[in-house]
Order: sequence, then C-alpha cells, then structure tokens
Amino acid sequence: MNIKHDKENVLKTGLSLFCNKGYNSLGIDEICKVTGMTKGAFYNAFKSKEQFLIEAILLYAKNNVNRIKTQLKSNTDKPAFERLFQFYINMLEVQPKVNFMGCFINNIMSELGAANDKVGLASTQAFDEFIDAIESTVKDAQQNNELSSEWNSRQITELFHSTFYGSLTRAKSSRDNQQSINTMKLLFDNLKTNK
Amino acid sequence: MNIKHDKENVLKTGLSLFCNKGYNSLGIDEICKVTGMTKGAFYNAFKSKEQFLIEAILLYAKNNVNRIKTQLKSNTDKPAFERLFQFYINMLEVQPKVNFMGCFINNIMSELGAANDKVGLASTQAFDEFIDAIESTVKDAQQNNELSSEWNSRQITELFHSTFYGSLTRAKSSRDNQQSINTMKLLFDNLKTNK
DNA sequence: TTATTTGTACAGACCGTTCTGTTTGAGTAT
DNA sequence: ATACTCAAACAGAACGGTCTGTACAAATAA
Repeated sequence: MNIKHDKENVLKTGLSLFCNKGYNSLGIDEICKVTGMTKGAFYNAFKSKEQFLIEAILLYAKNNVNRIKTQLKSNTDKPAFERLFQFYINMLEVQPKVNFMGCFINNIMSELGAANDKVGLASTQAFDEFIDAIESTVKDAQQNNELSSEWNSRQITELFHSTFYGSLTRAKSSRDNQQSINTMKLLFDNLKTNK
Repeated sequence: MNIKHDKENVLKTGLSLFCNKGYNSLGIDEICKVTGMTKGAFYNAFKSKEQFLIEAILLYAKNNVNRIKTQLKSNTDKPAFERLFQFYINMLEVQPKVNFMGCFINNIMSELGAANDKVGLASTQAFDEFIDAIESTVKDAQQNNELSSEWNSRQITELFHSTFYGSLTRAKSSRDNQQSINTMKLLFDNLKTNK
C-alpha cells in the first residue's frame, strides 16, 4: 500500500508530454521512462492510455480555469476589455517561445475529438469551462460599455475562443504567430464600441 | 509502362480516407485495399506515406480552391456579403451530415503541422491558397460597402477563416454544429456595415 | 532481350496491454 | 514484541497485434 508515485504528479508530467507530442506519438514507455514508473505501476494506477489522457484533460482543465480566472482578475485597474485582449495576445505571444504546440485541448479535439466519444466529451467540457471562466470578464466589458451589448456575452466569448483556437492552429503550422496576433487584434478592434 | 492505377484517382481515394480517419489511424494496407492496389504498386508510385499525404494535400488544395471560386462566383445576383456568409454556413451545415471530420487541412495542421516541417509547409500553403481564393469576394463586399473597409481585405479573410477553423474543431468534438453556426453568424453580423 | 511495374511475403520496429511473480506494509493474532 | 496474513503496489518480461517499408520473383511492357 505504499504509493511511490503521486498520481497527480504523474498526470502533470504526462500532460506536458502530451502537449509536446500529441496522443498517438506518445507511448506508454516514454511516460514511464520520464516519470520513473514501470509498466506495472502505470497500469496499476490507470486503466488504459485513453483513461490516462482523460484524467490529464480534467487536470489541464482544472489548472487552466484557475489560471484564466487569476489572470483575468488581476490588473483590475485596467479596463476589462484590455485585460481580455491582453489575455489572448499573451497566449499567442508567450507560448510559441516555449513550444509551438498551441493549446492542449484544441490539439486533442483535432486529433481525437471526432474519433473518440469519451475524449470528445471531456475536451468539450474543458472548452465549456474555459468559456465559463472568460465570460464574466466579457460581461464586465459590456457593462463598462467597452464591448457591444448587442450580443449575448456567451456568444461573444465563444467567438473569441473559437477564433483564438483557429488562429493558434494556423500559427502552429506556419511557425508564425504574427498573423494570429493580427487576427485577434482585428476581432477585438471590431467588437470594441465607439471605434 | 502499364500503369494500372491512375495516381490522381488513388490520391483522391486516399484523401477521402485521410479525411475520415486522420493520418496516423490510416494504414498503407487500407489505402491499398480500398484502391485495389498492392504494396508494391503503392511504393512504386509513392516514395512514402508522408509523401503520399503531401501529394494528397496539394490535390485537396487544388480541388478546393476551384470549389471555393466556383461557389463564390455563382449566384452573383446575390450580394457578395451574402455569398460569403452562405459559403461558410453551408460548410458548417452540410459537412457534418456526411461526417464530422471537419476540414482536412485543419485536421492535418493539428495532427502533424507542428511535428512535421514538410506537412506544416504544405498545409500552410493550402490555407494561404484558400485565403487567396476567398479574399476577392471580401474585396467585392467592401466595394459594395457591405463589409467595413476599415481593415485590410486579407486580414478580414484571415479572421473569417481562422474563426471557421476554430469553430469547426469545436463542432467536431461536441458533435454539434449549431454553436459554430451561431459563432460565424455573430462574426458576420458584427463586421457588416450599417448594422 | 531489357527495363519497368506488380504481387506477396516478410523484416523490423513499435505499440498498448497482460501476465507472473515479488515487494511492501498495515492489520491481526499470538 | 513477534510472527503471520493479505491485498495493494510494483517490476519488467512477454504477447499479440499493427505499422511502414523492403526484398525479390513474377508479370508485363518496350
């Protein structure tokens, strides 16, 4: 009953590997090698590779919802619109310097979302949680009259995030984030009130 | 010089298989089985699976650029803005009924674009060609004063297409295209002049 | 004939998973 | 305290399957 490997730590490591290599290109052997586990320990802790991925998605969602909330709630001296805009630009600017793999959820949606029901569901839930976390700041921006109130705040958030994902995918392939930054900039400029 | 199998036809079939299964989940054996080829014939015609994919991407790009141009140039009695909008809505509405795999280029970008330089380049080129094909109709809409001329037509086209890709990825995972249709609708509504 | 194309078997690597046996340590009885 | 029990955790070899790509002979074309 001696648990040598903390499940959350293993998931954290696996998550980082999934982020860098995707699902199919990452083998159990590599997960074990990096975490210092053996196959026996791995399959004792996780039912399957698919289940491991799903638990990793849940962990990623939890961590990122917290990150999103913290980030959007900080610098409250700045207007909500500005915080939203910087939130997205920051992800496009900083992440590519680390690696060009974009957002884990977006990648998994593309790689497995359509083929695997469980993974599709888990990644859709993660996306929804992100929308939830961002929407309140969109509402703030609307109340400040920085963002048009003509449309539903959830719809606007969906638009922000879908555009972000689409342009991130493009940045990943073209190895150039400038175009994506311009795209997000145009979207925000356009939705801004009193242009 | 008995070439039993027309290369373009084989690519066309392979393309359809890639669209349905992605890259990693589709084996050479299955390509051969469906096209009626044998391994010998396949590897005589194509250097590798990777090269086969790249040729398939080029074919897909060529075919779709033609399709895009034809579609956007038809119904010219309707205004350019309306044609653009219907072009995107149509892809979101009709494609899911066939399968939920979305756009081949978007999928390949996500699955391999970051990991494989050649594939990243080919899919980026395909994306650029799509933008080229769509941009002229965006220009028309701007000249008709249906779309804001405040921004560069290419930038606007990039925004349309990135949002389309992002929302398509979401639709694929959630098995629901309604949200994506609403997202595109909001984007178009917002960019429309004289709202 | 000579060169090219095709069919098939197979090499060799890799994958996720299972299997057997071992270790570990808390709980229990002595 | 000491010995025993037992179930969870672990180690890692082995398995069955899949994959891309190759070898090479047979078939076909030039």
